[in-house]
Amino acid sequence: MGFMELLGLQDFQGFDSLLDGMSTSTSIISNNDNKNSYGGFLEASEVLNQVPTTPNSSSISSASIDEQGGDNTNLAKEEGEVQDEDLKNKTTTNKQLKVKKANQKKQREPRFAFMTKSEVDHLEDGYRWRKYGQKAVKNSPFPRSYYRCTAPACNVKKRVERCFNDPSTVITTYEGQHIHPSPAMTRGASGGSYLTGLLPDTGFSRGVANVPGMFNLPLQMGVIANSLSSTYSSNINNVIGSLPSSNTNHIRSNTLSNGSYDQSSQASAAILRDNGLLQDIVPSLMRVNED
DNA sequence: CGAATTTGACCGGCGC
DNA sequence: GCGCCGGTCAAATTCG
Repeated sequence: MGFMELLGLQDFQGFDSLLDGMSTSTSIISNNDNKNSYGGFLEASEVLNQVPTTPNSSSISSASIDEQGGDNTNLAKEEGEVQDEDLKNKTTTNKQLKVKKANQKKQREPRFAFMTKSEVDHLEDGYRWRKYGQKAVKNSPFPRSYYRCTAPACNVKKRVERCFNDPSTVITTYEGQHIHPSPAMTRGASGGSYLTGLLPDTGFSRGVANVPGMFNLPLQMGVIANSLSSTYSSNINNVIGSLPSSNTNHIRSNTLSNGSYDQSSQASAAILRDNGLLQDIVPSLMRVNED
């Protein structure tokens, strides 16, 4: 809990539920090669996490980037235009517009998915979301919920569903990029310190790992691909596989071959001591000794 | 009473 | 062409 306490982040309403009971060292690995990256920032990132199990708390277990669907060979060039088109459809609510849209190849925003140990489906992340749909997921007893950012003109979406083979795990998929600061950050400047306010352009949020819609979660993450659904598992594999060898040495996984994941804090500490990745994303002034 | 959620209908993409 | 499926819409309902 070291650097979070230093920053007073325990006051951050948005992340309270996320951080409670967690140790908070974080690592994000980014790819230096920016070509074809999302918005010119993010090629791929891996966030490592060690997961304590605390009732009523949540913690991120793994993350993956789904860039245009992985094996999708679409063009993926003009994100802005896509958003405008979606907005038009939304505001006019004219179904004939959709017919018009049929000519254009539908383009997907890059996605970022991560898994979270949580008892609640919808995790606070500092932004405000409006639920606009819910669908049953095939081969899963748990539904998938669809959320959209409530900020005007912001087209970020996210999907939330429970992992069917690990009901305690929530899979959250963000799609798009916020065009506005976090509401949490704008109203929390004086009291507690909101994470998104502290790390607006540190590279954590934009330069190093501009995770679409993910807003600088300073959380420990780890890959637990064995417990992922096949879809997300393959996504993670794609991400890791796409990293150039110069970056693969930054990847640390606490995945265990037997399908469970290591939840000992020792493993987390070992990871941090081992690779010191925290310094890659958190300015030195924000870091304190974990001890 | 406005905002948020629920939920069935609808749409487009895709495989057969 | 048809059916399945993921995703979205929007009216109805609930919530604060």
